[in-house]
Amino acid sequence: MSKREVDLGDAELAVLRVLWDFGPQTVREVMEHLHERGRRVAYTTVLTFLTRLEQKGVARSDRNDQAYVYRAKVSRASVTKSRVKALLEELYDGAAGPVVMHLVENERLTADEVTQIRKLIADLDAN
Amino acid sequence: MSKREVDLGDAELAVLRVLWDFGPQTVREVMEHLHERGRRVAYTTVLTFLTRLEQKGVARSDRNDQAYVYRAKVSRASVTKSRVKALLEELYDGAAGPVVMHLVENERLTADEVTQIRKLIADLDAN
DNA sequence: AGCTTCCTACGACAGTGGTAGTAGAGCGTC
DNA sequence: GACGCTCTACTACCACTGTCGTAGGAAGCT
Repeated sequence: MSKREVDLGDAELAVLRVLWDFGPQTVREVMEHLHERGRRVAYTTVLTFLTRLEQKGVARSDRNDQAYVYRAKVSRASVTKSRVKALLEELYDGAAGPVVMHLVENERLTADEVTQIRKLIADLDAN
Repeated sequence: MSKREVDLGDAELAVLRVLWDFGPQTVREVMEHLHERGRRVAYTTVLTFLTRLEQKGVARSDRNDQAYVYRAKVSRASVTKSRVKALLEELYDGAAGPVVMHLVENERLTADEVTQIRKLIADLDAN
C-alpha cells in the first residue's frame, strides 16, 4: 500500500543512520552512539530495532566473537530515494517541482550546494 | 518528539488533500472524491478521519443544513514545509543539499520548473 | 563451584493509524 | 405515526512502532 519500499519508523531510521555513519557495530556500540546523539534508549530497545531492521531486510548481522555485529544492507541514497518519492506522491501526485522550489526557497543551502545545483540545472538544459 | 508539527498518517493526508483540492465538503462528498481517486473506504472511515483531522487542528467543521461541512485549516504549503523538514532531519540532520541534488538528478522536472529553479538559484547567487 | 557480567530470545504493553460496525437522532414520505 | 434514509457518536479491532523487562546461556573472576 505504502509507496515506501522500506517502511521504517523514525526510531528505526535513527538506528540505521548509526550503522551508516559508523559502520558495522555491535548492539552495545549502536546504543552508545545513539546516546551520544541524545537518544536515550535501553539496550534491549536497540536490540529490538536491530532485529526488526534485519527482519525488514535493511540490515544484517554476523556472529563475531561474543556478540553479533550489525551492518546496513541498504544505502542512505536508496532510502532517500524511496522516502522522497513517497513524499512527492503523498503531497503532489509525484511531481517534484513544488518540493524543489520549496527547498531552494526556504532551506539553507551552502555555496557549494548552490554551485552544484546550478551545474545540474545547466546539464538538464543541455537536453 | 517527532519533528512534524502536524503528525498525519498517509490515509489522513489523502483526506486532507481532498479538502485542499475540492474545498469545503461534507463527509459524503469527501468519500466520493476518495473513491474517484481509487481509495475505497467506507463512509464511517472517512468520518473517523475527518474527526481526527479536526482533533489534530488541521481541519474544522461547520454545521450546515443537515450535515457538517469540513474544510482544511492548514495549507498544503505548510504541510509540505513540515514534512520536508522532518525528512531532512531524519536523513541528513536537516541539510537540504543532498535532497535537492537527488530531486534534480532523479526526478522529472518540467521545462517550466527548470526555468523557475534557475531563476531562484540566480536570486540566491545575488546575495 | 558460585557469582557477576554480558549477550540474545521472547514476550509485553501502550499509543497511533487504518478500517469499519452499530446505535441512535433528525427528517421526509406515505 | 411508522418506515426508511442519512447523518453523527461511540466503540472496536488489528497491525505496527517505540519502549522495555525478564529469563536463560556463555564466559570470566575469586
